Amino acid sequence: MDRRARASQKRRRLTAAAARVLHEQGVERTTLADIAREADVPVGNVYYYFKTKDELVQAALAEHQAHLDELTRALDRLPDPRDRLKALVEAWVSQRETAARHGCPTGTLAVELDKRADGTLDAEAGAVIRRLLDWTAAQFRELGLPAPDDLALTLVSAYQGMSLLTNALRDPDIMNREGYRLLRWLDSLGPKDE
Amino acid sequence: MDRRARASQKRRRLTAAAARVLHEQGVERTTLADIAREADVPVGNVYYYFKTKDELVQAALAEHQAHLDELTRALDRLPDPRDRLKALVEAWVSQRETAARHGCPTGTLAVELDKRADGTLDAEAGAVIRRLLDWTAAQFRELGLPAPDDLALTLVSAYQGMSLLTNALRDPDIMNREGYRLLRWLDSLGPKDE
DNA sequence: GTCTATATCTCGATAGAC
DNA sequence: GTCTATCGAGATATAGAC
Repeated sequence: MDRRARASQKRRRLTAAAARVLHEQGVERTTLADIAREADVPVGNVYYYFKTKDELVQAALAEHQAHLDELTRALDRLPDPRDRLKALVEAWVSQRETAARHGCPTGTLAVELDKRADGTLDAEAGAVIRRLLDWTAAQFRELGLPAPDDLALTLVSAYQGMSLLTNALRDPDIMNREGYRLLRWLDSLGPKDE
Repeated sequence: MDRRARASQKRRRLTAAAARVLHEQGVERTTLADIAREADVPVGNVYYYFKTKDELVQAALAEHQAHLDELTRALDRLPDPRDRLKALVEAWVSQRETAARHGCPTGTLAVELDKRADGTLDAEAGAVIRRLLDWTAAQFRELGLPAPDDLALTLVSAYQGMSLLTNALRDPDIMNREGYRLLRWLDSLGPKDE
C-alpha cells in the first residue's frame, strides 16, 4: 500500500467515524477530538484531511447519501415496485433499535443543520431527503398510481415522523406498529394482485 | 407593581425569550447572552432567576407544554371529537411558515436533547409529545374507533414527519398537501355522519 | 505526510460591588 | 435584587518540529 492509498484510507476512516459519531451525538456536541479518537487519528492531523469541521459534516452527509443509494440500488433488483417499497419499510423497521437511541441519521442531521443562521449545509441535508423522495415517487409512478409525488411525501414523512417519536419516547416498538400499518397501506393502494 | 411582581415578570420574559430563541437557534447554538438580550435582561442577572442553562431549557419546554395545553383546552369546547382533531390539523397547517423556518418547537427540541449523553431533559421533551398523544387518543376513543392509541400515533407521527420535511426542504406547501390528506383521512374513519 | 504543542476564542458560571 | 467584571473550561484552528 503506497502513501496515497494510506492517506485516503485515513480520510475514509475519518469520514466513517464522522458519520457515526455525528449521528450519535449531534453536530454541536461532537468535537473534532471525538471524531479523531473514533477514527484512531491524532487530533491535529485531522486538519490535513479536512480544513474545517463543516467539511467533516459534509463528508458525513455524503456517507449517509451513499448508504441510501446502496439500499435503493439493492431494492431496484426486485421486479415489483410495490415489493421495493415494502422492503424499504422493512429496512426502516429493522433499524428500530438505532432509531430509538439516535433517530434517523439524515433526519436528525437536517433538524440540527436547519438551526444554523449560516445556511451552508442545511440545503445538503435536504438534498439527501429529496433524493429519497424522488426514488419513492418513481416507484409509485411505476405502479400507475395517481399523484405519486404526494404518495412519496406521505411515505417518507411517515418514516421521519415515526423515527422522531421512536427516538423521543425511546420506544422501538413504535416502529413496529407504524411499520405494520404502512405495509398494509401499501398493499391497499391501487389494483389488488390477487 | 411591587418588587415581587417585577421579579417574576423578568422571569417570565426570560422564559418566553428562551422558548422563542431555543426554537429558532437550537439549544447548543444559543448562548445565555442571546436569551438575555432577547429578554432585555443583563447577562449576569440571568443567574438570579435560573441557576443553569438547563433550567432555562426546562422552562422553555414548560412554556411549549403550556401553549399546547391551551390549544387542546380550546379544542375541547368543540362538541364533536372529529372536529377537534380536524381543527388540530388546521392549527398545524396554519403554522406552516414557522415550521418551514424552524420546524416543530417540541419535535426539534426533542431531537436535540436526545443527542445528549446526559439524559436529564430528553425525557421531559418526550413527555410533552406523550401528552399530545394521549389527548389525541382520547378523541379517537370518544369516536368509538378501534385501536385509538395506534390512530393517535399515526396522526402525531404524521405531524412530526411533515414538520421535519417542511423544515428540511424549506417548503411550507408540504404542510398544505399533507394536511389536506390528513383531513380527508379523519373524515374517512369510522361511521359516516351523512 | 504526520503529529505535538499551543494560540485564540467563546461560553457558562461566579464573585462581589452597589 | 441588580449588574459588572472576570474566571476557567473547553473548543476550533494553527504553527512548526520531525
